[in-house]
Amino acid sequence: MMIKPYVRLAEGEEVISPLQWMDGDVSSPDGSASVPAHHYGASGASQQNREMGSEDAEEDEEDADEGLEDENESRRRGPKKKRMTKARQERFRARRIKANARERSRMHGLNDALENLRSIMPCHSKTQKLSKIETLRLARNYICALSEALEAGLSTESRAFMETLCKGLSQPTTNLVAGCLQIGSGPGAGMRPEDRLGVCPPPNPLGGMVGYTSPGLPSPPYGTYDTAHMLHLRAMKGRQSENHSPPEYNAGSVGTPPYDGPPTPPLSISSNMVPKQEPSPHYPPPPHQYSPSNVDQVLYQTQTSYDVHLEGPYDSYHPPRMVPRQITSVYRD
DNA sequence: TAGGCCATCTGGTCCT
DNA sequence: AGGACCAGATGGCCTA
Repeated sequence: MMIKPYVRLAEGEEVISPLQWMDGDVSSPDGSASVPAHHYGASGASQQNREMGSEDAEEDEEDADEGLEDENESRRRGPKKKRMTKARQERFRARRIKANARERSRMHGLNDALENLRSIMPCHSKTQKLSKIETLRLARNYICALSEALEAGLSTESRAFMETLCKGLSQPTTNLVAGCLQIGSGPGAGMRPEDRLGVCPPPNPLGGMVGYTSPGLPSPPYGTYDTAHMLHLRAMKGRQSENHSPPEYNAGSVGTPPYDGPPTPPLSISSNMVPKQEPSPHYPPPPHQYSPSNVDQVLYQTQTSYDVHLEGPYDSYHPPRMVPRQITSVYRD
C-alpha cells in the first residue's frame, strides 16, 4: 500500500497521519504497525520504541505478563520497559498525533517566516522561488552589503554591493540576483506581475518596474561567474578581522565566504532600501547620461551584460528571455 | 535518472 | 507532564 505524501493543508483541513492510519484495521494485533518500516526511518532501537512504546508506566496487566518477556528483553540493562497495553497505546498515539500536529505547525511558522524574509530580499520572484538555504544566504549577504554600503557611503548599485550580495550564492541564485539588480525596466514592461522583483519594500504602487528576473535563466553558460575572485578583492582590502563568520567560511571553501567587515551598524527601517525602489524612467540610464565614476562604469557594464533575446513571439506571459553577454567580465576592472 | 528541495513523521533532549 | 526544538529518515516532486 502506498502512503500518500503529506501536503500542507488549508486551514481547517485535517491531516491523516500514519498513526491514525495505524488505528484502522491495518494494525496488527500486537500493536505493531503495518506502516512500512522505511516510512519511519531511524534506527532499529527507535523502531523498537515505536512498536513497543517507550512510554511510562501503565501499572495494570503488567505483572501478569512478566513471564512472557522475551529473553533478550529480560537481560537488558537499565529500567525495564513497560509493556504496551492497549490503553497505553492509545495514549501514545494521541500524544504522538498531537506532537505531529504541533511539529507541522511549527514548521509552517518557520516557513512563513522564511517567506516573509524572501519577500523583502532584493530579489523576490514568485515564479523562481529561492530555496530555504539560498534565502538565508542571500539575507545574510544583504545585511552585510547594506552595512558596508552605509559604512562606506557607497551606492547600493556599486560593484562592492553586488559582490557582497552574491557571495557564496549558488549559480542559479547568482543569476537571479544579477538579473534582478542589473536589468532595467525597459524590456520587462510586459512581464507577469509575479515576476517583477520587489526591492524592499515591494514594487512602487505608483508604477514602474524595479527590475525583474528572467524566468528560468539558464545556469551555465552564465556561469563562469566565480565568487572566488571576490574573496580576492576583499582580501586585498585588508579587512580581514574578527570572528563574524562561521569557521567554514574560508576563501578556499565552497560555502558562503566570510563577512569580514565591522559589526553591523544600526539600520533604520527606512534605510533598508535600495535606490531602485524609486524607478527612474531611464533605468538603466543610457551611456551618455551615466556617471563617469569608476564604480558606475562597472555598473553600467553589468547592466549591459544581458541582451534581450527577442526571438520568437512573446507577450506578458512569455517575456523576452535575457541572454547573457560575457558575464564573466563584468567585475573585472 | 540522479540530485536538489521539500514536507512530514519520529524519538530524543531540554525546559517550564 | 507536556511543549519546544532538533536532527535523522523517508518519499514525492521537479528539473537538468
